[in-house]
Amino acid sequence: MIRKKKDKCSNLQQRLSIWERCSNIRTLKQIHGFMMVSGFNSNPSALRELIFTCAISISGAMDYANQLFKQITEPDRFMWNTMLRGSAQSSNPSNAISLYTQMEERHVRPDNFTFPFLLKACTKLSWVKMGNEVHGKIVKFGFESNTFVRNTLINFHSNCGDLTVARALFDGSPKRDVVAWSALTAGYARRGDLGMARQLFDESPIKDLVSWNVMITGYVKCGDMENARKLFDEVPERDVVTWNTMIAGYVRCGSCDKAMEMFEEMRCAGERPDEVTMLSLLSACADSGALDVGQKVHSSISEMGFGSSKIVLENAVIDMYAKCGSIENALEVFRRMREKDVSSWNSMIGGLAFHGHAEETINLFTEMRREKIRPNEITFVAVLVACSHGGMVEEGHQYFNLLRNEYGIEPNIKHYGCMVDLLGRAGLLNEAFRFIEAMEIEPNAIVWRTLLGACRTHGNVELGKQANERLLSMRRDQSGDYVLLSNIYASMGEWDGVEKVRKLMDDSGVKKDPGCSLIEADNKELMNFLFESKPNLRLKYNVI
DNA sequence: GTAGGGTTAG
Repeated sequence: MIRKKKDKCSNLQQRLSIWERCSNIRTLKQIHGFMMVSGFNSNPSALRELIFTCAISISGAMDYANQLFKQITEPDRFMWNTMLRGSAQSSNPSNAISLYTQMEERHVRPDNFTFPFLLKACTKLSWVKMGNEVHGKIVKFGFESNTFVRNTLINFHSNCGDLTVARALFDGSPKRDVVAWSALTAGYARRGDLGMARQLFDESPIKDLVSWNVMITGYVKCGDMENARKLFDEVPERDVVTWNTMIAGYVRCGSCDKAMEMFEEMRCAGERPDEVTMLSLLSACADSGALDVGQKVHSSISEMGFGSSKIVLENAVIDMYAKCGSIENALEVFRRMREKDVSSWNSMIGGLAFHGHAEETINLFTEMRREKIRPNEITFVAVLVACSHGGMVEEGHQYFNLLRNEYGIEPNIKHYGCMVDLLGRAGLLNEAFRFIEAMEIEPNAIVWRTLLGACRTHGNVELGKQANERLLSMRRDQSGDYVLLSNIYASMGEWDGVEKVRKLMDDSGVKKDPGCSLIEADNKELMNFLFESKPNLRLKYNVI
C-alpha cells in the first residue's frame, strides 16, 4: 500500500517534469508570466498543467488558482475537476460547492471524478444536507455503481450522514473492496460502536495497513489503550500513522511518559516522525507542564529539520514553552523565527498575557501592528486579558473598539468576557453590569459568574444577587445544575459556597491546570475558557 | 491525465 502511494508520487513528478522545479507560488507566477508573453497562455495543455500545479501541488496557492481559473474562457472538464479537487483539500472546501454550481450553470457535465471531490468537501464541512443533495445527483447521473464514487458515499454517510445509509450502500455493493470495508469500520468506530467495528474488522476478507490503523484509531478514540496496544503489537506492518495514532492516544489519556516511550521506540524502529508526531508530543508537554521533556522534543525538531511545516511546529514550540511557564524560551524561539504568521504572534502574545505580563503583551501587539501583521479575534482576546490584569481600563476600551472599527471583527463571547473581567477587577461593577446588558450576543454563564466573582471581591452583595438571578434565568443546558446550587449559596451571601460550586465545576472539567501560571488563583474559570484552544493550531481553519 | 478509507486540531 505504501509502495503503491510512492509510485503514484513519482509518476506525478515525472509527468510534471517542467513544473517540477515549481515548488512555490513565486516561481509559478514567473512561469505564468512567461506563458503570457510567449503565447502559451492559450495552450490548453499548458493551462491544464498551470492550474494543476497551482491547485494541487503548491499548498496555499488556491486563491491564485481561483484567479487564474476565472480568466479561462472555456475550461474543460479536467480543469473543473482539478479546481474541485484543490478546493476540497484546501482550508476553504466550500469553494468546491460554488464551483460545482458554476459548472451546472455553464452546462458542463460532471463525470465520475467530479463527485468524489464534491463529497469530500461536504464531509470536511459536515454539510449533511448538501451531501445528501450530491448523493441525489450521483443517482441521477448514474454514478452510484462506480466503486470510487460509492466508497466516497459510504465515507460521507458514515462520517456525518446516516450510518444506516452507509450500511445499506455497503450491503448493496456487488463487490466490496478493502476501502469499502475500512470506511464502514471507521464509521462504526467513530460513533463509539466498537463492537460492530471490530466485527467488521474481523470479518473483512482483505485487510491492509489502513484497515489496521482504522481499528487501532477506534480503540484509541474511546480511550481503550489496552486493546489499541494489543492490535498495535499484532499488526503485520506499521507506518507513521500507526505510530502517531498510538502516541496521540497516550497523550489524550494523559500518559505523557508512555507517549515519549512510544516516540523512542518509533525512532529505534527506523520510522521517521513527521509533524503530526511532533505536534502530539508538544501538546502533551504543554498540557502536563513537562518543560524538560518539551525541551527534548524541541531539540529533536531542530535536529530533524521539518521543511514545509516549520512555522506550524515553531508556533507549537512557543505555545509549549509558554504553557510550561518558560516565557524566556518562548521569546527566544519567537525572536529567532525567520518567517512568522499570525499564529506565531498569537502564541507569543497569548503566552505573555496568560502569565500576567501586561505591558509586554501590549508592546508586542504594538510591534505586530507596526509590522503590518493583521491581528485576528484570538489576538484580541490576549490583548484584552492583558489590559484586564494590568488594570488598564481605558486601553481595554480602546482595543475593544479597535477590533470592530479598524479590523471589522465582531466581538465574540470571549471578548465580552474579558471586558466584564476588566471592569469587574477595576471595581466598576455597575458599569460591568450595564456592559453585559448591552451585549449584542447572549451572555453565557461564565460571563455572569465573572461578574459574580468581582462582586464578591469588592463585597457588593446587592449586585451579586442580581448577577445570580440572571444566572438562574439562563437556560438550564447552558449553565447546568451548578447555577442553582451557586444561586442558593450566593443569595445567602455565602461566597465560600459559590467558590465550592465553582471548584466542583472545575474539577469535573477535563481541562488540566496549566503547568505554571502567575494568575492561577485568579478567575481560573474565565482563563480556562479564554485559552482553551491552542492559538497556534487555529490558523489552519482561520485562513480563507 | 484527475478519484475513495486511517494520525494532529476543533
